[in-house]
Amino acid sequence: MKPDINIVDVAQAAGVSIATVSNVMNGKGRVSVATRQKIEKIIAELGYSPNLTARNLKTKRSDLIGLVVPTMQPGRLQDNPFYWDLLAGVEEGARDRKFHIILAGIDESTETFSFVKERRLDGVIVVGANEGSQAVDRVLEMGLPAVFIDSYLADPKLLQVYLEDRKGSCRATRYLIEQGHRRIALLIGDIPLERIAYYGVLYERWLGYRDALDEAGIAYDPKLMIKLPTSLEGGYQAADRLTEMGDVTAIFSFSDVSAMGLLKRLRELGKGVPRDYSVVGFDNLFMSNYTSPSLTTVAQNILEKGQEAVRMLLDQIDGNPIVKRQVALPVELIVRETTGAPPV
Amino acid sequence: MKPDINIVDVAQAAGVSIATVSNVMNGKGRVSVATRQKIEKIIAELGYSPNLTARNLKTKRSDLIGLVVPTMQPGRLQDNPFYWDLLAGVEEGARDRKFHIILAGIDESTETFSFVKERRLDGVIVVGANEGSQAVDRVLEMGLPAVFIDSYLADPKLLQVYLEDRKGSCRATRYLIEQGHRRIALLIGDIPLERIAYYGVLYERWLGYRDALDEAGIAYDPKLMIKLPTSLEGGYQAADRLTEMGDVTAIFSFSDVSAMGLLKRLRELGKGVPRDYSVVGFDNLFMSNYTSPSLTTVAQNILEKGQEAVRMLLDQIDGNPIVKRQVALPVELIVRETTGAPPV
DNA sequence: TTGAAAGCGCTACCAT
DNA sequence: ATGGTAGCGCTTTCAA
Repeated sequence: MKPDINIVDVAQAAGVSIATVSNVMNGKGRVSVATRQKIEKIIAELGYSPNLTARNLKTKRSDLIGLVVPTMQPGRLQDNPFYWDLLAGVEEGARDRKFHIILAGIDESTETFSFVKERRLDGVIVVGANEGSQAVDRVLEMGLPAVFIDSYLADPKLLQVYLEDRKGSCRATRYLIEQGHRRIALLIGDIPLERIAYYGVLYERWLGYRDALDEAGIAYDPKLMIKLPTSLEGGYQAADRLTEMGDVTAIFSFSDVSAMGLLKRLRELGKGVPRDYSVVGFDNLFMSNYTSPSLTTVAQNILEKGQEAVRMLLDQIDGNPIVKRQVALPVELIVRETTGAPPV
Repeated sequence: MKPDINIVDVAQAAGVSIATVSNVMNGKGRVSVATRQKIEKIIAELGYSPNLTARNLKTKRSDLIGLVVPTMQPGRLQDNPFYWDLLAGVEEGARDRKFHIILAGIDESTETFSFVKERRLDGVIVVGANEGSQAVDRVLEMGLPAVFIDSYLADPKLLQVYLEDRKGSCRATRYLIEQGHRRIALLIGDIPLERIAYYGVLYERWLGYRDALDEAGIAYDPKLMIKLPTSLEGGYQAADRLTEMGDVTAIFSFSDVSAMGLLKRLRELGKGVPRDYSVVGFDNLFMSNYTSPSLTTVAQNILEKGQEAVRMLLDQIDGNPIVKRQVALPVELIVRETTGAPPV
């Protein structure tokens, strides 16, 4: 590590005071063109770069934002190619504005978020916190700029980014109905149905499903709800449940990975898709066009979700006026090969 | 944001000097049990947490490590469910030792790595840098603790983590040969074959393939090398090339995602797997067991790769003696359904 | 066992 | 247009 060169070195080399060097770096104060150029030259020659630690101590900002993802356990996230894009979106947005991302995989239950205070983070982006979770409370009580992704928190003051989940779900269900399906199963996740309202994203999608049913005058049947995780394995197991259901001809799964599990098991069971069952997923992962048959799904732009969140956060940090506190990003039904008319 | 409470506040509340508070926090100096307990009580009551920015300015450490991933372009990484696990491994390892991760998606060509100096990172983990790349040079010239993942750099002093790529590749190829295959295509990536030695991972795997051929006394045929990206789309296109090759009965693809693209297109072309072609991938992604047919592949533990890298880095930062500078993690051939005997 | 005080490198205010 | 200097909150000698 070469001997650190600091602002004093630059000032001496340029024959000016450190205040002037500081002014040049920050574009503050009036500095003559001549001195500015001289200093800039010296900075380049010396390969000087300012010590952000010192600067931050003084300015009380860190130009750092925390990306908080619930329990970064292998098991949980492994099933989410999803998060990577989100991360890329956030990172990219932050980089454009000279911010950096600190990654914090947290353990919901034990985490105190002390690092947020200790590192003087300028703000945080929290992914998938549910109403009443520790994470939300903690963040709020620090009164720190924050944006919540996919969280559906009731408090209207909170900045949030989510999808048109309900609309997307309704559209997917409606499409199945239009194809002639009447008995449509739903893979809703490993939760008790009576508490679904506590699981924002799942709840919205469940509501969308019901919207479509209502439109078509089809009765909602709780027996069609499959309470298994929206994971590969969950989807795999769901296929067995599905085939035991008798009159069901279609299934809407709340994630593409679970839909892939479904496809796998249905094939093993000798069931044709869409001949015997139509299948719809949600996410439009990069590989959803490469399954066989390719997956009909509700597409979201995950990268954009990350970008939008960071944009909102940085605006808040910079004290820009906040136009919209809640942003619902658009979704789109992508019809591919896993859907068709029900068997006669 | 509640008014920041600092070490002075604690000292006053406890009726001691800030030096003593500091000692208590850091377990340094001898402090009487009585004062220690009193101070700890006050700290808890006040909800004080030290300002790491100030601490770092003084100690010249940041307890921050940079995770450097080449060009975080959507296009590139979208195809890598891979990276997420790596990240999880690194984050987890860092967290255990009170370090945090700063994520830096960089643009190989333009990046100056100034943030490394500016933020006084204690070290960096670089993923997938090739010999002679900007990234490597830059990192080295700062003389900063660093670990390179999947980089195959010649300099024996560098800390590196990679796989038993050659061995894994050899084993996979050997398995295909044992099944009776003689003409085995290789999907090696979008690179000129004569420069393959510059692409560490690809080179090693290519060598492994040749090892197996040599063992079996089969001549190496450059015409069997398919120079398409190891991505979904690359695999998809490779299937067309494959079917034009005539006497080829198997293909070994250097990533699972590309193998998935292959499976997709082969099915479209009416080719059976493994009836007409045997297919082997590399990575053992979480979904590789859920393709149809399920994918035979060379498994690596990506999470462990991240953990190992961070362990090596932190040891170096802490000045622990370095036992091994290069670590090759084990791989394992997982035989599933995409491989079998060649058609007669 | 405890405290006083000197910085770490920078920004920003106030002088000049 | 430029410079002197007081901190930001902490760690770490050195003295008491």
